[in-house]
Amino acid sequence: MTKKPSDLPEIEAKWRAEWERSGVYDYDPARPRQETFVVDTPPPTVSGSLHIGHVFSFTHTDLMVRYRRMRGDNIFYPMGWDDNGLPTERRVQNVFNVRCDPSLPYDPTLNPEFGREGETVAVSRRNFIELCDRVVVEDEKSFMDLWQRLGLSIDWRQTYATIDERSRRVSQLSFLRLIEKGEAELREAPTMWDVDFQSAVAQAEVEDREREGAFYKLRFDVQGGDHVLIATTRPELLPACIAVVTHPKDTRYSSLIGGTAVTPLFRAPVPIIADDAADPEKGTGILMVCTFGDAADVDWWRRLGVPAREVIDRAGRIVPAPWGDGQWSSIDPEQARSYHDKLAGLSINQARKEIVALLGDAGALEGEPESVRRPVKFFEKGERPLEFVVSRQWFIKVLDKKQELIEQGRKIEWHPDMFRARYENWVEGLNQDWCVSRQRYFGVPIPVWYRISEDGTVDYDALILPAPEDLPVDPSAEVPPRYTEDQRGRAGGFVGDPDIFDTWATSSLTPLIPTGWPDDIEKFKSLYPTDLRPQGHDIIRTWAFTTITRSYLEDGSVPWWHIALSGWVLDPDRKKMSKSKGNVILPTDLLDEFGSDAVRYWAGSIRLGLDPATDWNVIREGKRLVTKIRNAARLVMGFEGPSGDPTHPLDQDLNARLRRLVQEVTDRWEAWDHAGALATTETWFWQDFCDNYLELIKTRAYDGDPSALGTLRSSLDVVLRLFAPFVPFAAEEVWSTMGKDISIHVAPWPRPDELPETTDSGVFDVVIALLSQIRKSKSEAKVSIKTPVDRLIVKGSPRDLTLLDRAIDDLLATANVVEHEVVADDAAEEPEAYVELGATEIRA
RNA sequence: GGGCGGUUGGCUCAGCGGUAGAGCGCUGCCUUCACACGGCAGAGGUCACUGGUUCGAACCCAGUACCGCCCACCA
Repeated sequence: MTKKPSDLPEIEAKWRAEWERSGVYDYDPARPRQETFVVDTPPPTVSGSLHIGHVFSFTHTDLMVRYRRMRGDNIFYPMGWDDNGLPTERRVQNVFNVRCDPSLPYDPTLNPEFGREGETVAVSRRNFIELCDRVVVEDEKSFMDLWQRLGLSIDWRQTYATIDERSRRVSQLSFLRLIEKGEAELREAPTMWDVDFQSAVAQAEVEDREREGAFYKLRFDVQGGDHVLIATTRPELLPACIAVVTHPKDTRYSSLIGGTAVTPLFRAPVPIIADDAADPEKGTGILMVCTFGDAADVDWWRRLGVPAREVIDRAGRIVPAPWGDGQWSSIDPEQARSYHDKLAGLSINQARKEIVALLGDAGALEGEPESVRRPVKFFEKGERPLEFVVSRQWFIKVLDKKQELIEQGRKIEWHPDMFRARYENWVEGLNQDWCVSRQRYFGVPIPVWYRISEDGTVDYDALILPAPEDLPVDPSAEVPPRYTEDQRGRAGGFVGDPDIFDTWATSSLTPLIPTGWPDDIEKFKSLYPTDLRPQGHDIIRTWAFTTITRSYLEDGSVPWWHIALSGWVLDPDRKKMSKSKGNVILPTDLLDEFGSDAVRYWAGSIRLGLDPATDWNVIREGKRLVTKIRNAARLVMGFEGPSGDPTHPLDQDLNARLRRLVQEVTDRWEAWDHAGALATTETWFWQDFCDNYLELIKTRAYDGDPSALGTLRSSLDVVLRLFAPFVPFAAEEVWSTMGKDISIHVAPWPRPDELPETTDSGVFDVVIALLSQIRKSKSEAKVSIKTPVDRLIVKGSPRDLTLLDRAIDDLLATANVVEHEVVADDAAEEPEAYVELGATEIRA
């Protein structure tokens, strides 16, 4: 057996191929549910970059899976790819330099090259989706390579993609059932909207970012009175102002309540209303309600029951407004129109500057703007602040079942448990139903058509739904039952919903997709609810939440019994890694440099839920451990002679310590503490086994003592299995030299009672205490450890000396003692060694 | 503003009721016959702070201060 680091790639490749060939990771559908361990594997976003965080969290999953497999479980460990959604669209746009224009016709000859230069080309939706399919194949391959190099014990026969036919079918079918139950609804309402992507976004995809802004104090006239100053950071929304709100107990403004204010420039009369939600501390304590600046505006607008004055379009520009007409009432429509004309067509930022100038000129701006930093809502993948735009979107109702969803969460074991609180926190804080429709192209289409009335208007209440057996469907390309294509878009005909689902609307069904729902109910029943959802804690509010929700809505079930949360990997300086900072560590580089086992060791040394800093030292430590295991095994396997039961006290003690270790490590695993399992095993192996035991019994081992040989071999056998989940390549490599006919990864997990029943007599401790003192003497004398001890005098209690007597030969041989004497001392607490080295006498 | 974590030797972390541990780093020694990707030994900590419970607290309780994460309508 060789152990040069340069051999690692070959060794890894050899075992990968062998595992694949022999099918050690295959799921066996014939075995019953109670023997099966089902993983709801996270489907990585394939168009995202390979990240060290992936390696980290997927290793955590694999550790538990390998432990369970060795415990005898039938493992269902599938792999999914999340390929629909924005990341893929973005990548296609960049890679092929194209953009999607749904109005264009399909071009079957279009075949752009990777990395195409030149002008951006507009392509049809169908062409665009074809390109998405192309990049996704490439991306999946690089992930698969990474997983295989890492040694993940996935059953590669169980794979799916969130855009594949089965996923589309499951996603659409589940959604249709929600419509049937009244849990999914089409609503026309103000929704958070990204003006760049031009799509609705869900609450879970929104994040706050601190932005510079300024308070402007606007002077509103009060009818039959003076005027009032209203502070706002968004003066460009002034034309959309529909009311003014103050706190009912704010004495500064109480006399105004019930009255009417008039907006500057546009001269729109708006009611002055009172509401507890108004904060007297903020701004001037009185604010304007606009359609729509934020979620509070939406509430007030609903309560007022007046038509909205929408001034921002879907691309984030100011729209023209018919002042003096309908809801655009103004005391001076002419003036309103002339001001508004100056804003129409401008972007939000331009409009803000312009209106500030206009207000200033009109003398309606009080004082200097006061700069403030405040949180602004952004789409997590977006670059401009979100707006509220009225649009028609599909929602899944969640607000009416917060309590039930919290209850569902309590049926699940969270590892570590503290993340349950984060989940509950999120559910309690929900303030919108889940918007699942997106105005994008690459994703699962919403499987709905709408009837077009005889007058040519779309009747959104008249849904036309596909038959379940026809799923998946693309309503833009396919015709609903009993209609023909020439009725598309015609009066009396139909129109397909042009939108797709939010990526989480499909990802939330990952427990259902690979388990056969609903087509293979036998398979489904044997795999669902699943056992384990592994994921990062950063996506509790999205993936964990939406999955719990969908399972609950589908049949009241929980999707899994356990959820294991892995942390977020930081760079060596505890900073978040990001491409822009240039501190991203590529997992493939890591594997090249240190090997899979060492990288897995690093991941395995970190407990669930912790955000680790990348620590090169720990990875190196893993590499050293691998070397140590190989070398120790080489020594043990090199001894010749038959194995026997442990009859020697040292062997018995070592064996007893190993039995204890097995129990403790197993307990750690059962407590979801892989890091504890690793640390405990490593300490025993390195200290008890290598540094102490192996050195003490070498002489007997070379002499072929069956007690020593038996103990060495069974210890190696057991400890290798304890290490196997962490360092599967090295463990298998060594195991294969031991004449085993099965892979270590399907070998039984060690049990204390598979080892001879011995107890720790204390001989080991006494001998090690003395050996340590002798070593110290030699170290202080600055001589080699093999320097002979001319004379050794041991003082100790009669009890310790009795223990020592049973193993003194091993001690004398190991320490290279020429002559010794044992002196009983009733007062001695610890045994003491007096060492003579040549002419020098040293008391240890 | 609400919630959840953390604060232990230079660094990364373990310990979670009996008066401090590991790895790395540092210092000295050992070319040792499995392993120098090794071994032996050493220096280094009032376990954030303040009270309390206890015979006894890094560990339990209360509070404080920092740090981090999550959430919150952000005029």
